[in-house]
Amino acid sequence: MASTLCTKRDGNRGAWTAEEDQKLARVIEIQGPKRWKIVAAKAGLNRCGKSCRLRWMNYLRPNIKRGNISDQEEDLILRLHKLLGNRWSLIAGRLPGRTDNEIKNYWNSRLSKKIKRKEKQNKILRVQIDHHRNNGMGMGNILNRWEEGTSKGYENSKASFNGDYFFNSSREEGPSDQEWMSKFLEMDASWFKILHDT
DNA sequence: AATTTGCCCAACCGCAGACTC
DNA sequence: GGAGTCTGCGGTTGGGCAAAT
Repeated sequence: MASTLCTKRDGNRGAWTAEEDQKLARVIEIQGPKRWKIVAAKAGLNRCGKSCRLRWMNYLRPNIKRGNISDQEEDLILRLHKLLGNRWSLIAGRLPGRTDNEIKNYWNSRLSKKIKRKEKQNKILRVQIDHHRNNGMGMGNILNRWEEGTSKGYENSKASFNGDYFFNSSREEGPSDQEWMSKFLEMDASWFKILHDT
């Protein structure tokens, strides 16, 4: 299956200018965000359709939020990534105004490092727990609980996860953002608590 | 002051599923 | 039904900038 070519031969590359943005926005206003090859041609831009689509989706689209990802948003990204992995478009779909590209960048530049640090801390903590246990220091139930929680939290959350409900591809047929958020939050917070508390 | 390093983010690339003819 | 095209996705790259040396 051949993909739409979008190569150096297709012309202009690199950062978009304000003038290009205006031209693109004007055409999309008239014919809507579809048939990107035609949009690119009509806008008179030396860009391929794919490039135009990306610019629209990540920058020009109305209601785009840019920068300043809040703590709540970060929490949600962490939770969703734990459940879904690198399915950025699904994650972005549950963060109004955020794009998959922005979330992916945010993850790669900040959160992945944050998680690595947490994992490192957990490793150290685990070694300390083993040490205490082996020396009969009786840290008791608390430590055992912590350990159980760490190892089982994620599996539990997966087991109770209803993918059809949460990620119906049609947003119209799926739950509203508010419903979705409250269901999601009540679903299972255990692994997330572990991530933050340890 | 000049250079290096690291971070952030916009944009590009290749792939694959969906769609059209 | 099959070939060609369009669209959307996730991974990667590279330029700009600020901080560190």
